[in-house]
Amino acid sequence: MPLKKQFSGELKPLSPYNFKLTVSKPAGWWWSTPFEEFEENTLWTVARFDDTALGLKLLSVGTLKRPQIEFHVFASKKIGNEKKGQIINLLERSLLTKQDLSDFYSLAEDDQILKETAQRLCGMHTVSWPELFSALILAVTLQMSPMKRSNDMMNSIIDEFGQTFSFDGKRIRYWPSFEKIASTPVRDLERKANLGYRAKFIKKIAQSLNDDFPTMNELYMMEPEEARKKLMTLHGIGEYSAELVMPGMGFPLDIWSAKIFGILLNGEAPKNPREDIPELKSAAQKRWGKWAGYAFVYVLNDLENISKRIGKDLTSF
DNA sequence: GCGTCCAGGTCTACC
DNA sequence: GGTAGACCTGGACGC
Repeated sequence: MPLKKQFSGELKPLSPYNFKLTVSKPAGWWWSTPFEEFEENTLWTVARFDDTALGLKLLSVGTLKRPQIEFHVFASKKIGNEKKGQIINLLERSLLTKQDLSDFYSLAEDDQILKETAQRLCGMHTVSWPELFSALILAVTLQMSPMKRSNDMMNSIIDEFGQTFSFDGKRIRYWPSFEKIASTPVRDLERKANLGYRAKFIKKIAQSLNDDFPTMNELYMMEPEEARKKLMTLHGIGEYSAELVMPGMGFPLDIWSAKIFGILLNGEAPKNPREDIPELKSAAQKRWGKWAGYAFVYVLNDLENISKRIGKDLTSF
């Protein structure tokens, strides 16, 4: 579907802010869709606001200490002034431009695990997914599955049920809406996207969002604990998935990351990682407090360097 | 080639 | 409230 330019503007994030590290993380995670494109200092992507798909061209035109982001918004129909303001809020929330990281960097200065990593990735902000449903699909497809299959499932969902949007000379594939999946038979999700038992989860989540559930923006306005509990009322969303999806990211330990944090916090990989998750989360909370989510994202995006520093390979789990 | 195990969890039934 | 067992699928591994 072709999208036309509707409006442009600029954001001035709090310093330090590294646009590239924030939207295109070293570990490979995307900002909004796995098919977005990043070149030089520019991101072409798609996000959805209400029922409107938005093509987004985001350019970093500033520096780490004087950050500035130029944005161009593309859509299939005219956008009113009120909605423009809401879209700018969506960008500020998802890019975390108003988040002051000075307390995190002060904490990291005296923390042996974070010290070098925080310096190396200075200005990287954590994850705040633009759209709730796509983040929930990611969380569900990561459950009980090797990464290859998770990626295959996500790609199939986008191929079979999503849409492609054209703007600014780019063609970007994007996630289906929850309305679309709510009206798709479970059998189609199972067969076309190879989702297995997760098909029922995704269908039920889509139905819940279709009925009455807070938007990502509304979750962002809640206290983190309230947002986490609300997410866990969705069928198929447990503690891990809720913490992966919640605005600003919780501390979503799974088998893989439990092995890594087991080594970093206790000196050795846990023998039973799944059983040790509660204890590791508690240790992380005690050590990093409200910045545990940032510690999580910084560590997992710097595994190669941390491995060299501690003399243990954290990249092979 | 075949059987078993297990993976970037969650739900349900049962105690 | 605590906890086995089931759940799709497919790659890795042992035999």
